[in-house]
Amino acid sequence: MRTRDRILETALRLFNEQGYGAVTTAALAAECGIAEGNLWYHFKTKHALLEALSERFAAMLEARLAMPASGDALEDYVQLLAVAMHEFRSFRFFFRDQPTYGEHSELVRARAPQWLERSFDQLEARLVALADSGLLDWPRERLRDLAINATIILRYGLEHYRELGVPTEAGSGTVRRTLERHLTLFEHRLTPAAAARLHGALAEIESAALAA
Amino acid sequence: MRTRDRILETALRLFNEQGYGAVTTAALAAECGIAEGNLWYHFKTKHALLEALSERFAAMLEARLAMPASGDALEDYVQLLAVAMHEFRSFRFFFRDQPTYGEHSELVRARAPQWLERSFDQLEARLVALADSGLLDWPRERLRDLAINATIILRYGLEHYRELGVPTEAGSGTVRRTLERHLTLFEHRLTPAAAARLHGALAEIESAALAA
DNA sequence: GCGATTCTAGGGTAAGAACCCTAAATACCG
DNA sequence: CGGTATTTAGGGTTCTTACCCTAGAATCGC
Repeated sequence: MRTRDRILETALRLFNEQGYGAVTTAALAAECGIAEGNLWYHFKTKHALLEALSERFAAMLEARLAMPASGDALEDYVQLLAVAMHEFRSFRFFFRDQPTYGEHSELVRARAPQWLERSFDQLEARLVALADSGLLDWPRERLRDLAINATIILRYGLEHYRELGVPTEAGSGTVRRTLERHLTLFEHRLTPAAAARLHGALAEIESAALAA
Repeated sequence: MRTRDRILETALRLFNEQGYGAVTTAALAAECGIAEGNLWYHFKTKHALLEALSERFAAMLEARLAMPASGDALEDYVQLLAVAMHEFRSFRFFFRDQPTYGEHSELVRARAPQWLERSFDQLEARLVALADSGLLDWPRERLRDLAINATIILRYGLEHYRELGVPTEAGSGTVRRTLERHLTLFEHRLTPAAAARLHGALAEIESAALAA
């Protein structure tokens, strides 16, 4: 792996764990196992790290929002869960720390609202597909609310479990717990086969998140 | 108002708005309209501010958890909403900024998990009362999940709306929005009169939060 | 009115943090 | 192999921040 990428991966991890402001450039360099001068070779300022991470985040998010539906409602839902959870987890400091940066990442700040609305749209469309396939019994006019509530739970699940004192590091099962938590919103309205499939998918999603 | 209290109220507001780490003691003093030396007269360190706020938070939270139910299921629910939302809003930086303090507020950290579990218990009991009164049609075995999901939405609603780019300062209607958001979880299973009462209570709750 | 408490103004310190600089060593790639 | 790119080590600067210190003024409360 190129050093520049290693720096970004490590910065992302530390920012998520400790918050942007609490991660010193000296600590980041040490965590990467490089001299601090090397960090400055690759990035002009600490903020440049943030900007680079913003671009990665934006690319990932846009890719997720552009994901086509295959037509298999259940598998499409599972795939969306996998991708969205990976993203929410991977870049959670962006939203949590927003008041902290001083100078905000303008890229993220400007687009967060529309990204979120499009996330609702996307999840709603997947839920509509489930309902239209007869896998989910839910009135059409309430699917939007379900999509929004599910998004909130998925988005904030990790924070929720941190608050609950449950370990949240990779491999701790928190992604799976978050997914299960969101399923409680509607699993009783799924067909038994669909519910079983979704539950079965949770371990796969967590494993995939670990491997990524 | 005594200066010490003014300092704490102002610190709380700024910490909520900007994050603990981003609020300098110089800015805090200026916002209070006092000389910085006066701040140090009242508080030995910045962290002492955090500890003092922790104690207030804990007292408020314990009082909320100890709230007796009057027996009127609907009014008890409304009252709990009012108190809990006020608390979630008033002390939101405590949870959001937890990775940022460096030295955590041990008081909050040690107790957050049990506070949260007891919050679930409390909300569940209120929902049970609604169901037992025939105001809410919801299977008993799923009321716990409803309580947890509602708590997450109430807890993180303000962050959610901030992410959505909706103004969140006092008076902006975000408390009301958050309350409405949580109602979408179960309002369709309330009796029409109960639903109307809860919706009607939202403006009251927001007004009360503003007056506080 | 007086002693105690609170507040001010203005100067200061130490530590930490982001980032700079430079020369030399090391690694990479065609 | 040689030129280029990357990395190191070690020294440094500037700015910011939390907090200190002091003497005197202002306020408070009995």
